[in-house]
Parts: sequence; structure tokens; C-alpha cells
Amino acid sequence: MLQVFNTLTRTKEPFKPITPGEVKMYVCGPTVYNYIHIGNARSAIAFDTIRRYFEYRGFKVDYVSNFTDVDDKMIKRAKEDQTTVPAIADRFIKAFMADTEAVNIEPATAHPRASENIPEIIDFIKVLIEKDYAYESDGDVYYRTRKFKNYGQLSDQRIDDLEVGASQHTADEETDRKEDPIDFALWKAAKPDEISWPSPWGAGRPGWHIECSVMSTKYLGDSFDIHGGGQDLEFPHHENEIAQSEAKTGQKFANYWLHNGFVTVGDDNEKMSKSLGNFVTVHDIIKQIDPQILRFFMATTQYRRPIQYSQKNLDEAANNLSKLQNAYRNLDYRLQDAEAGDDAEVQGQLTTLTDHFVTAMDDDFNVQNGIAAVYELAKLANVYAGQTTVQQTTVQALQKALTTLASVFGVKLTASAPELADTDIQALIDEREAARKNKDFAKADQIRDDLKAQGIILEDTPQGVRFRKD
RNA sequence: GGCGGUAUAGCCAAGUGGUAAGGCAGAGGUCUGCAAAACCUUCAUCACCGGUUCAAAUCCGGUUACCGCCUCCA
Repeated sequence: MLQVFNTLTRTKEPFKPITPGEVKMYVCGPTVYNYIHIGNARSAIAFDTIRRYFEYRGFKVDYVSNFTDVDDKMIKRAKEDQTTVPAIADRFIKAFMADTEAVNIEPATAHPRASENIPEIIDFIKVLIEKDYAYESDGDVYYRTRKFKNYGQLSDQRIDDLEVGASQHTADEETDRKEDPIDFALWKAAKPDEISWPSPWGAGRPGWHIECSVMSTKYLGDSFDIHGGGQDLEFPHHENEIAQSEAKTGQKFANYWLHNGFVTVGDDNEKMSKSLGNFVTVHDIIKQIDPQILRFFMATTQYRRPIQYSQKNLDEAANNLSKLQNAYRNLDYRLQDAEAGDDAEVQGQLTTLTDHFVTAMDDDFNVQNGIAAVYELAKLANVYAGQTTVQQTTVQALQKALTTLASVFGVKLTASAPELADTDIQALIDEREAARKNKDFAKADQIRDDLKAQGIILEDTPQGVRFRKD
């Protein structure tokens, strides 16, 4: 039985979708005022991996993730670059799609943008005002936080215990317009020259939290299964989303709240974030390292745990990933001499390991145990591929299991040999084989070294010579 | 001040009462002309103190350290 850790209850709960066999999930996306950093990528990768696992388990997944394309930071960036907010949004949404594709994140079912849902946002706010959950003040509209009786349920905060201004990010001029400092903005009046839309309260733009309430319920319904995002969004963002949505609809908003842990950097494991300025962008990092390695590194850490971003940990992930690649390759190489038939014992072991994988992943996406099962599968594959004779059906079954399980983590296993079937390389290999037969090992090794310098690794196996890219 | 998280070998990390999964790195070995790939063997008493129990990394009490949130953040 699949269980997920629900932030609302702080316990693991059996996952019961509203519609059997379907998962409706919403994940808060980035504010598109810059390239995404690897902390944003972590969130996207964590939930993409969760999505892939649901799909592996046979669920149909409706996955919605937004772009915040109107807010203070967008306005600031547009001013700095002497361009418009929509231009900045277009530029970095394009970059987001490219970066996430590089780390093999499946596009969401829908990627709505705040700026494209202004009428819906205004209508939503109108209802909140009608229900007396919101009030207009000088062109702004604020949410009457204390009126929502369950406020604080997600983050386990009581309003009276909140230390207003503790994060030192509150704006005094805004506080003056609020009935209560704990109230938050649904609509912000435009300052001169700021991007704005007409509304019943004058020209302005939506506050940050309202867009997610509007877009999630628009695409997934008043109630849906899973709402995800980074741990830093738990309070106040997600708390506010609940307050807005449930005040409007009177329905339970999201049944399960999942929050991913942070990426930390440096010796003190400090959180990486745009505001701290200690971030590495995906755009830059994938120029230096194989995106698959970044993907594998992040996907194989359980989503709630912090990830320490370091070269050492990336190297380790690279080693582990090549173990899986090699296992797949070792199987692939034996297809040429495999006999027809299958090996019941190995097939049985394969089934057992797959069961282990499912048991592990069903437990709140315990990827550490899940990947351990995949490593055991790789070992099974290597041992089998090392046998004198192999059965074709079994080799193929092992290959399929490896690629299927690896794909849950978002990595693709391939046999890269075919593209290296270059006649010059083949000629050199033949020449080396002739030299080896004549015991001219100096010459044979010279040829091997030369090829290695070109990034071609030769491997002598009982079935013959094979080669791969370094 | 309020709320939450983490502490297991050089490193990553599993493990919610019965004598510590897995991976990386290291050491030894098998295979190989030598390699590569792979396989085998080897490598910890679980932050600290006290308690409960026949038995605790796992339960209870306390201590310490680090990290996060408290309306910018994935």
C-alpha cells in the first residue's frame, strides 16, 4: 500500500486518491526572474520522480505546475534590464523548459502563468470579499487572516505565537493599510509605471499566494489530491493558499501536502536560495557536468531530506550511475550470443527485486531503499551476463527491468556502442587483435592507448572485443 | 520567543525492541598477456548522559550540536 507523509498531519498516511486510479497534483513552480538554481531543480526533480513513480504504479497523473510571472522581483528585474515584465517572463520560462528538459523532467500537464489568469484571480478575490474574508484598503485587497479559524493548521503555528517581522521582510507601508499585521495581500495597487491590470479596486496586480489557489482549483477542481512545493513554502505561502481556497469553496483544498527538503551548500550546510545569493544555476552547471548525473544525484535522495551539493557527492552519483549503465551494457553485449529460452531462477530473483523496489517506494518514496534494490538488480544482471551461456528472454527481461526502474529516477540507460561502429575504429581493433595473436603486446597496448586518448575504451571479453565511449 | 527537522563507518545512507541494508572510497583476491568491465572477501555498536526491558540505534527523560520556517524564497 502506497503511503505518503502528509505535512498536514505530520504522519505517513495511506494514499487514497479522490478518483481511483488518478492522481491530481499541483506543485508550486518558480518565479521566473532568473535562471532556476539547483534548489528549484531539486523540487522539480523530486516531484517529477514522485510523478513517475505514480505512473509506474499505473496511476494517471494530472500534474499542474505554475509560473509566477508577476511580482516585485519580476518588476525589479525588468527595470534592471530595461525591458518589460512579460519579456523577462518569456525569456526565463523558455530557459526553465530547456533546463528541466536537460535533467529529464517531464513537462507538466499544464504550466499556467499568473498573468494569464487575471480575470479568474479577480473573480476569486471578489468572492472572498463577498464572504467577508477580504477587504479593500487604498487599492489593495487583504485577506482577513483571523477570520479563517483553521489558520496555521499546516505549519502548526498559532497566530498569536507568530512573531510578526521575524524574517525582516515585512513592508511597513503595507502594514499600515492592514487591519491586522497578520493579514496578507490578495491584490496590490499599482505604483506609477508598474505593470497592472484593471480591477474593481483600481489598477493593480495579484498578490503572490492567490495565483496558486486560483490556478490549482481551476485546473484540478476545488479539491484535489496532492499539493507540493519546497519546505520554505509551508508557511506562509501554503498556509495562505489553504485559507483562501477553503474560505472560498468551503471544501477541503488539497488532501495531501508534500514538501521537499532544501539543497545546502558549503561546510555549514547553509540553505541555497536566490535571496542568499549562494546559488548555482542549472543553466551553468549543465555546461560542466552531464545533466543525467545531476538528475540521478537529486532523484536518489529522498524528497524530504536535505541534499548537500558538493563535487564529492556528484562524483559518487556519477560512479553509481555508471554502475547501472555498465550493467545494462553488459547485458546488451550478451544479446549477440544469447540462446533462445529463459532462466526461471533468474526470472524469479528479478521478480523478488522488483517487489523490493515497490515496497520501498510505496513507503513515502523511499528512494534510498528503492535504489538499493536497483543496485542488487544490477549485480544480478552482471552475474548473469558473466555466465558462459545466457538465455535471450532472461537477458531482455533484465534489461527491461533495469531501464524501467532507472526511468522512475529519470535516467535513461543505453548501450552506446552502435554509434561507435566506425570503420577506422574497427580497423584499429582488428589490427590490435592481430598483434595480440602474435604476442606483440607493445603494439596492441599502443593501439588501445591511442584509442583511449580519443575517448574510446576497449574491453576484451570472452565473447570478443567491445568498445565504448569514455 | 513559537514551530519543525537532523545527528549511524573516511563519505552518502537504510534501519521504529532481538545482537547494524545498500552504495562510494580503501584493502585483499578471481578473471585478463596487461588492462577495462565484472565478481568474491574485508571495513561501524549507532552525538552525549540517565532510565525502562531478558533484550534498544530503535521506547522514556535530559543534554549538546547543526539546519530550516515565523509573511522574498523550491
